[in-house]
Amino acid sequence: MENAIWWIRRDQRLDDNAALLAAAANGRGVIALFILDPAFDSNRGTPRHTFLLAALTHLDGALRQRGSRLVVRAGEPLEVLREVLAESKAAAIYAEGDVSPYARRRDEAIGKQLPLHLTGSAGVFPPAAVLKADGRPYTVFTAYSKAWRAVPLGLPPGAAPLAFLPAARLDSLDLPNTPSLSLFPATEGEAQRRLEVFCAEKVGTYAFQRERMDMEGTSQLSPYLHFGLLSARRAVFAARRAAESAADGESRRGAESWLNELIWRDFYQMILYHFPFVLKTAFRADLRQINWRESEADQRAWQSGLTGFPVVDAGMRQLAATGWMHNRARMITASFLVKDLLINWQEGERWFMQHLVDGDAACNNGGWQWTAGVGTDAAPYFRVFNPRLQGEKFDPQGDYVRRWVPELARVPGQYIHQPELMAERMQTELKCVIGRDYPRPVVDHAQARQRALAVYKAARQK
DNA sequence: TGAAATGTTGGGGCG
DNA sequence: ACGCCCCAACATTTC
Repeated sequence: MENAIWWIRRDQRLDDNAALLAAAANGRGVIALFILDPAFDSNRGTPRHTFLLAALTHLDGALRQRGSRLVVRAGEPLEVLREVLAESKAAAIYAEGDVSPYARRRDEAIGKQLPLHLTGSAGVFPPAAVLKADGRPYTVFTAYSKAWRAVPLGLPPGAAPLAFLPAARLDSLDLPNTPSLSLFPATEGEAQRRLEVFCAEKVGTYAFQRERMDMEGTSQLSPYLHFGLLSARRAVFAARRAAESAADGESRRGAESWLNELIWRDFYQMILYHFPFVLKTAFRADLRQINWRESEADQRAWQSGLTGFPVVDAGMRQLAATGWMHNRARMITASFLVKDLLINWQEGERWFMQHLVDGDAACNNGGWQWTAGVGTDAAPYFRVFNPRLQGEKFDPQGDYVRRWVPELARVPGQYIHQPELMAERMQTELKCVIGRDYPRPVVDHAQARQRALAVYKAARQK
């Protein structure tokens, strides 16, 4: 009987996995392989790396229950694959397609020398599946999403019979014992459980509650989707089912807006595939020469959550503490770095990639370019978030701020988004003296806004 | 997936 | 009772 290698990259699941099914087709025995590529060594110690190791450990456990195991090797993927092919007598390698420039170069090089078959994608549809009538890629989200929704999803995923090879005779590295991040247990079962709970309890109010930083209205599925512990297709089937069975307009709106978020993932994967240069520079050529400020002090204040703007600081500290940040807070903190501090969006992009457990090159880049107003279908450059107003709208009582900025815990709601306006006496009484216990705002927002508008305007006129 | 500036309207105070 | 003014509330325009 023939064997095949299932080369696991970002599809760390047994459920609804096109590459795994392709490997197992025709009764082939499957060798599950993960390669620790030295190209990603710089990720070590990040929440993403921790999540990855925990997920692999769990996947190994799941395979052991089937009498097999996960084979883990470190090294150049081409060399490792060559070795494992020889040792296992496998005839072919199956893997999920990946849109990142590095992965495409790697896979193309390997495909020239080894029988590598790419199938499926980390998104619902691969990047060339939804194109304009003239064959070119969409660059406007609404048009893309309309076309996306018209593409048939295929059959809902079902349980598939899988035969894994007892892989004990293949050498494998022992994974370091890595406990899961407390908020994100890295197991496939946890991903499924979250999906069920979200669809049963949260999706109906998602349209409204996902905006609220003080509530847990989001799906909290992002790391599971990023590493493929949850199939994006399965999530979309769940969203469609929730929309169809919605009891009222509001819950239908909730399911629809969640589906929209899932489509954004595909959109940015598609954008990165067709415009790989976005990882290096702005999508919009007319906004590549912005006269950014360079201020190490301001950048560090932003990174450490010490800007003196409560929602901004809350978001940045939530990120540092948990590896995750509420989506609304991502937009607010990003807008603040780019517009208020006028620091290059690429600095923020890098920081988020280092700290987010769900950090995804395509989505993260898309989000930052959107905020900076330099990307596809981006927010217009003159759209500047006012951190105080955003706080008042999406954290009305200030609970999110108090949770992540403990020195503001005693500040009353009236001042929670502008604590510097408290009378000195009140500051003393609350033991929250501005400039001592909590920083003074690093910029005047109104002035910073004017400065950003002027600098962007100048860049456009060049 | 904004916010500020500017314009318009209409109710009510007041001479 | 009338006209004038003020300004809050809302709408529109502008960045």
